[in-house]
Amino acid sequence: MIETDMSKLTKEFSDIQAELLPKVKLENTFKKDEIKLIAGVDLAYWEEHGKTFGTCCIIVIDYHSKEVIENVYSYGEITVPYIAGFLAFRELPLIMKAVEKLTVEPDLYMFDGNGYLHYRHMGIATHASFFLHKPTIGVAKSYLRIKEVDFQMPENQAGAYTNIVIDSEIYGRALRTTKNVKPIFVSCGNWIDLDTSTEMVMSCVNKESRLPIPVRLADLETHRVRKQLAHK
DNA sequence: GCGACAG
DNA sequence: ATCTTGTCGC
Repeated sequence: MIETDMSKLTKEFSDIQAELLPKVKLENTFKKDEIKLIAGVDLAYWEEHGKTFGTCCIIVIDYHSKEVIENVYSYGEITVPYIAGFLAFRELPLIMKAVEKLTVEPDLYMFDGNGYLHYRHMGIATHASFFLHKPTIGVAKSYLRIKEVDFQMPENQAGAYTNIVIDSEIYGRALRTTKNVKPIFVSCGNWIDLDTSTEMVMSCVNKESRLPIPVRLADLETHRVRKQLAHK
């Protein structure tokens, strides 16, 4: 029974992903020098009374000064299970709830998770773009293996990368943002190309973390908010 | 049945 | 994602 529920769900979800796919454009729909605000999105979870709750934090920084411009969050019960390949369906509700609280309009969103680097090219960064109506980039900390294709380890030098090619198509890139640290996995979300995505990610990295600042700060913030909300 | 499996 | 201390290294 739980078995059939799950296959119904994945069928329904993959149909939605297939509908969105033709609308993806891996080209810049903006001018790079017009980028001012970059948002980072992340979530944290906890259990309470046998239910799963989550909080979504969005940090907006100024691309040039790296100063934090805005910091908002949302929280609530999480009802959709985690299924690899369908992360957006689980996290999008709280993400949009947090987006509604923004008073500024980010020019670009970075996500903790993949975009085009996905079984059906519909990772959370790509999926979310259709609700945000803004360019998005996927930034994952671990590799999602597709069609048994492994990634090639980039050189141990900041900025080094290798493309992840599957069936002659570039899905994304393993990017070494910092020397002596594991690479991260960058892919286009939507309305941006891979070179620009890589450039944006590299411009947001500092010595403190291998992740771009907006995503890193959002991650830290979710932990702080969880402490404030959980067990109450 | 077994292994894989973003967050 | 989350449960968790110390510990090796720059």
